[in-house]
Amino acid sequence: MAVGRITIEDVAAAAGVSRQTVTRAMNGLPEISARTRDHVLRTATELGYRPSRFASNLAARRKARSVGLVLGSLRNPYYTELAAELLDVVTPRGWQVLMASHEQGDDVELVAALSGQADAIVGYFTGPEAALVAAARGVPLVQVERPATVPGMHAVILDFEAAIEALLDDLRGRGARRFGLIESGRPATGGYRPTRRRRAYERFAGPGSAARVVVADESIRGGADGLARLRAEYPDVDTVLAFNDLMAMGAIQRAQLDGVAVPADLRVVGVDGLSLGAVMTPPLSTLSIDRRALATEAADIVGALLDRAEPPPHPSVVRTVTPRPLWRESA
Amino acid sequence: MAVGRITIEDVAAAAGVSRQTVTRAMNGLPEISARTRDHVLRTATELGYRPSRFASNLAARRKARSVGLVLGSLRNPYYTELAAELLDVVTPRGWQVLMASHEQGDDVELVAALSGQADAIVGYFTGPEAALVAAARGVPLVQVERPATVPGMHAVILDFEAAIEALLDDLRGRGARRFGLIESGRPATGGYRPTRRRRAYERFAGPGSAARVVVADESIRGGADGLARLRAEYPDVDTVLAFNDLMAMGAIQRAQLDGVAVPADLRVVGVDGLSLGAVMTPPLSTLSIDRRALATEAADIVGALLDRAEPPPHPSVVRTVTPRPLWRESA
DNA sequence: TTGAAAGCGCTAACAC
DNA sequence: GTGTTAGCGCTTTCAA
Repeated sequence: MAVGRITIEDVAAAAGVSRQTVTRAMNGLPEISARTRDHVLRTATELGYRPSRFASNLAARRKARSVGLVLGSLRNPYYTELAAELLDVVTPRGWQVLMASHEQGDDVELVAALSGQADAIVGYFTGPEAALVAAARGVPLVQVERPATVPGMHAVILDFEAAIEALLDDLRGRGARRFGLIESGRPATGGYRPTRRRRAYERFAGPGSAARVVVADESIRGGADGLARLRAEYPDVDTVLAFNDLMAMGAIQRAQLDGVAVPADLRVVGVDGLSLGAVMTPPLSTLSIDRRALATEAADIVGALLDRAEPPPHPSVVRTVTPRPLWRESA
Repeated sequence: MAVGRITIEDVAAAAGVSRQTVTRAMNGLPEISARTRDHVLRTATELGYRPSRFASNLAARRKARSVGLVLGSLRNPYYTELAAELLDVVTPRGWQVLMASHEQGDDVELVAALSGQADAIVGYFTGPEAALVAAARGVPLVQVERPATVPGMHAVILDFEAAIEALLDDLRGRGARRFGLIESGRPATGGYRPTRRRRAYERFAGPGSAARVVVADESIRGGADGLARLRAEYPDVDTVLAFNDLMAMGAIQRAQLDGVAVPADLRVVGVDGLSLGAVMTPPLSTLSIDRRALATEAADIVGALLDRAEPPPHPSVVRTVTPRPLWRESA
């Protein structure tokens, strides 16, 4: 019997109608009698017919659209809250979202895989832009946090320079004198490179601050470890900035275990603005990244790129979102 | 000039070669001289050529595969940890994952939208199975938690009957006498229906327990509110089961604010087994759902369905995962 | 190494 | 209401 895939042709033959009639039945089009539609639908399920999404999208006037989203991890609420925002923003436009995370492979591999299924790819990238663009095979890329420097790459920049400068100023106003940083470092990967957040910290946190940095895993546990090491080396630090909220939460926990009161003895500030931080004790002060704005900007860039009439290459589109301090009680 | 889309034909013409040669260049195939490949690639980027994923997947021998994943929310770590596990499991098989959440629309709408882009759809559904299967248009569905009762629907059941019975027994062994439940209810939706977890609780929690139930929002805040109401109505409850870990965390927080010691004065247990629960104070005891097993079972079902040679309909495939108590310190 | 022809499975426009 | 004819844009034979 049927060896390969069951096509519209098979259904048409079995039902004794034309292909077009099958299409009409499957897609609920009006120009068909209820009787034949039911008949066709029935034989379709009997045969186990499943329309080819590739064929229908190729032939149809309006094609399905989808955006790839590349995140650092689905186990960090920052990324998943960003995904939630992006879903909120693009679903009304009828776009689908394809997920990928760095836990599954490096940038370039992920982009190569997504480029076959997505019309645009948004996300966090760390690899060289030229390689990413090449892997994208013409699919536009929008990278978060880093500026775009090659054609085909666009960006939503997170301005941590300005944000961290402002944050440190505010902290000084609250009595902070000696800052320390718990920085993120991928342990196994080997090739550690200072993050943009670290560079901004070192630039604005005052004399000696560049030394008061420990590198830890990007997790609650990592933050706890980081704080222990930081305090062991620099007991007189009075204010700790953590790379992200998860690490800050770990740091607070560790401080409390060690009998250090937060914020009385030690101020702790995270980065991200997770809603989770509000329900900790004490509630976490943080440099909040407006994820809704981020998602909206990214979607706008993608929308503009996809709807553009003229053929590419388009000049890189760049938007900026500036994180803002969100004062709760840990600093 | 070029009004519509730029096709392989345009590139071929501009480069002065045949379509086939463009394909060879774009896909890095061997039978082409480095010289012509570079030339073709260059003109492709000049023209801004982007291969149609629908056309290439239609023509190519091996087609891209993707799984749709329908979750309750991307703002609840349970769902995002499940997504992370599914990504871990399916990426090695070369599948992509399309995300959708109930926050974006009802079941049937989501399935209808995904069915145009996915080869199978896995997830949490609440709508009528027949409507879901119809909306899927032949795309196989795997539902989590609920058993499958119609052809085209498959399932990974979470056996809360057995799990909650065992949990309550263990709790009695730990001294629990009067149970209360903080149940999940979608507030705005109106149509509240008892969850499977509630029904299992009512069946096994002993006389009077069916009354000691409050319905709250599926969030930390909801759990806090729920606990306040439960204690107001039933001050003598000594053990609270929450619908999920997030709600349990809120309940613990609220209890502590009210001067109730956990677990000394009140035992609190959640459901899910979030890793986050381990870093709370006290660490959260919970009925843990093995998300990796869940993801693996779902992927296996999908894999079996997609690779099956015979034409459908296939009988419903059903697997079961039984949650297990994870004792930490809150109960 | 390159090109020409023949589909992949479907929808759109038009006939009937 | 229903069938017929053309494509959609690409990859795959197979010849040259």
